[in-house]
Amino acid sequence: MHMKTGVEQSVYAILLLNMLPGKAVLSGEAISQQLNASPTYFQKLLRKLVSADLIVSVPGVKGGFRLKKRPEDICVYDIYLAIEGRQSLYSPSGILGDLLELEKNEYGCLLTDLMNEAETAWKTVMKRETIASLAQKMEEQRYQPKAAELQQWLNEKMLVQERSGNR
Amino acid sequence: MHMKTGVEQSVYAILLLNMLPGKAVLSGEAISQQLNASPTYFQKLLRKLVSADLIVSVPGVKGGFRLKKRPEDICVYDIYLAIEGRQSLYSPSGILGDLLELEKNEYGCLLTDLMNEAETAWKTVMKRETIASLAQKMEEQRYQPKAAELQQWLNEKMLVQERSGNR
DNA sequence: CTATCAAGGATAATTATGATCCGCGTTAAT
DNA sequence: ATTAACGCGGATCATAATTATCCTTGATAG
Repeated sequence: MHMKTGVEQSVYAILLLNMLPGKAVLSGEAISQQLNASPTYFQKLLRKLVSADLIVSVPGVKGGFRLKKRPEDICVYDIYLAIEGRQSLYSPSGILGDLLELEKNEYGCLLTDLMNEAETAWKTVMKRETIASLAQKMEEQRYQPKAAELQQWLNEKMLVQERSGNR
Repeated sequence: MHMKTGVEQSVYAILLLNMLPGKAVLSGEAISQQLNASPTYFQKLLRKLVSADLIVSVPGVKGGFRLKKRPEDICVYDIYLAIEGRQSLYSPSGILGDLLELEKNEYGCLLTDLMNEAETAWKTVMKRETIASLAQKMEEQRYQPKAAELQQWLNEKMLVQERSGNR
């Protein structure tokens, strides 16, 4: 039982996108490269984030991805949900039914309520932190030395449509 | 990301053992049969419960398994821990380090604290419910009709050492 | 002694997850 | 218009986690 690594990767991808100025976008390949992850698979992850309305994609030559919401309106849970989906951590397997030969769905499972509560508690914590607060933490921590370098990289890799003001 | 089915199965196995009188035991095969699960695999699960000191095993001819603790001293979390192990739901993959070229373990990951909190919240809920409280719920719910039948089955399958007072 | 039970290692089958490939539609630049 | 860069999405493969089986050993009641 382990959370998909895609969740963490997605968080960082979104943090990257959050550093983009204005209407600029970043290509899927550039992102996966910076995070050194598999480019093709990362594209799939990004797709899920698009479906979840967290980011938008623009096709075509200077295309890429950009945030759809403000950073304070994206929480870690949103990203978790986008990647992991709605299925819950626990789902009863109907053993109790076998055990006591209940009518179908008469009650289901002794653990369901408890597990749902547990999962809700887990999700609640993940709703507290947002991309905005994470970005702030990133700045606060003495990550400064390389931050400028990262910003430089962004300037090189980002793509801007309409007007050619980059690079 | 899904909890192992073994956790649920183990809970029910322990609920069964909880219905045993005195020093009686139930064989691994009988248990797995009642829960209709794979016998050989179930043996492995039971082994983990033994290692976690939740149940005891007795080898030999009339051997089997029996609770080691009182039902009110076994909580769902104990069983979860026995089966799933100590590894946490989330572990950072070091992406941030790549991103900012940090010294090793200088901070690790922006998400670690949050995720640990979330996991703690999840576990806390699982600590609330015990085998005793689950057993009570089982009785309360209108499961009565088949309960007697189950008890009958137990009487047939349970094994008692020293003195032959069963069957 | 023997039949029955758990212990535990090795290994196979199944499923979930991560990753790749390729053809398609869209769009900026030439 | 043509071309090259990009996201889209389906099919497929690879790797890892989980579930299940097999078989040998050791313990013990009868």
